[in-house]
Amino acid sequence: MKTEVKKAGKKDTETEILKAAKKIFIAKGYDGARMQEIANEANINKAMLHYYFRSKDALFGKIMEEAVHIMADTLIPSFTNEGSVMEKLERIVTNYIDVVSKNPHIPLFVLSEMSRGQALFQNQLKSKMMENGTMPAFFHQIIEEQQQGKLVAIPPQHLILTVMSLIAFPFIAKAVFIEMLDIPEQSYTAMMEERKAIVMDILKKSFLIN
Amino acid sequence: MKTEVKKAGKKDTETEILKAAKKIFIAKGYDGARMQEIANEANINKAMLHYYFRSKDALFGKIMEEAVHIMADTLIPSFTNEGSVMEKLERIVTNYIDVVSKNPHIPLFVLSEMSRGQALFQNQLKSKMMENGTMPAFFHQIIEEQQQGKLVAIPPQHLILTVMSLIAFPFIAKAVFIEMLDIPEQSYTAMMEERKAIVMDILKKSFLIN
DNA sequence: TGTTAAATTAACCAGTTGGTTAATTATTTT
DNA sequence: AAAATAATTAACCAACTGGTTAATTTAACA
Repeated sequence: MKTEVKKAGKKDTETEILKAAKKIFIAKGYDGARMQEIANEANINKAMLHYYFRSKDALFGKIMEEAVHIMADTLIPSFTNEGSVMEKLERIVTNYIDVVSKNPHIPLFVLSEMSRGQALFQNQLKSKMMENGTMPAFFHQIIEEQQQGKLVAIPPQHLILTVMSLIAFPFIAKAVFIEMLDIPEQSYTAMMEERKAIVMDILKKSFLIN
Repeated sequence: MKTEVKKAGKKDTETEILKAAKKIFIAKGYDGARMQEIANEANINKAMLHYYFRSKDALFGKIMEEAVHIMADTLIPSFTNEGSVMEKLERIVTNYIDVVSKNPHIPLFVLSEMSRGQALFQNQLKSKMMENGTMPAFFHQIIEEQQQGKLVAIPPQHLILTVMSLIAFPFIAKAVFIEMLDIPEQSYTAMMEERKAIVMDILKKSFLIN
């Protein structure tokens, strides 16, 4: 039973298209991206894009799906694995900064395209984070530790929002920030690495009791 | 000397166009916005857009300029007025959240359009923040207070980045966040108001010595 | 009031865009 | 090797886009 012996170029072309589409869509957004430009980037005929992925919408959907996938699959294990709230936060901060450092354009891409548009992808992300009751369980754990006097009594959604702010925003504002403060690209990367410790320091000082 | 006695509809039409353009550009971005849609929104003929503002680029430039203007003019006085670093931060946090609460789409709009593109607007923002040496002076004040043992010794750019993260991100991620956590629009507005105190609490616990 | 200038419009235009099609080439299958 | 199927392409197309133009309406002015 040969399940994956595709015809010659097939898998290769498909992968090449996705690679090109990812680059162009993330750089220019859905509206700014041109099917012809994606085809050029992938060194194929424009008709192939439709042959493999029916429409611009469908192709974009695939890219968005992947981006959400990368984010969700990085964060969810950090939430679900054992440990105290602060231990989980430490894993979230570390993993998120690591993954996003390799895909620095994803956060702004996901947020701007999601805010613009179709509830489709929003629901996708939502179900990813809610499935298995990941988030509700984490909320519950926060409240529990607050009642045990381990954590400062702050609404859980504010805590989550704070953590996300501290780790995501630096990547979202990167372009503007390095321009405004004349920071060279390279040293910004270093800043992101330093950021792990700084963020954890902030979180502990702000939310940990003792 | 009558400087501003324009012919009848003039000022009105111009204002109406800017209002419509602001709405459409912010909702759909430069690439997603259509001149025809802006004209419809303003209840005028499409040719009027070009009559008053030459081109889509020029019209967009005006909107972007205004957005940057709103942000800069809110923040700069907070930096330049007298007071300690923490007092200045308190004004920044309060003013920023107040202004952006009235224009909740501006941060994501500015960041995504700036990241996408022309260094034009980046330089605009940069010069706004750098003129009169606003930022350098604030950096200097931070370092001074750190040497006096009043503030934790953290690189000033990390401190700024942290403050901006805490106040800007909640608006940038609003759409995704309220969808993911099923928070009603209204209570998110309330959250932003609570946020002023929460952010100040975080900043003081994290950066203030004593 | 009649002349001049500004404001507004409908119709138009050339270039672009996502998408299709019919024909050609490459690859399996028998 | 021939038939069948899949991959690939060039040419094409209708809809749309930003922008223009020539004509008309409205307002200012002397």
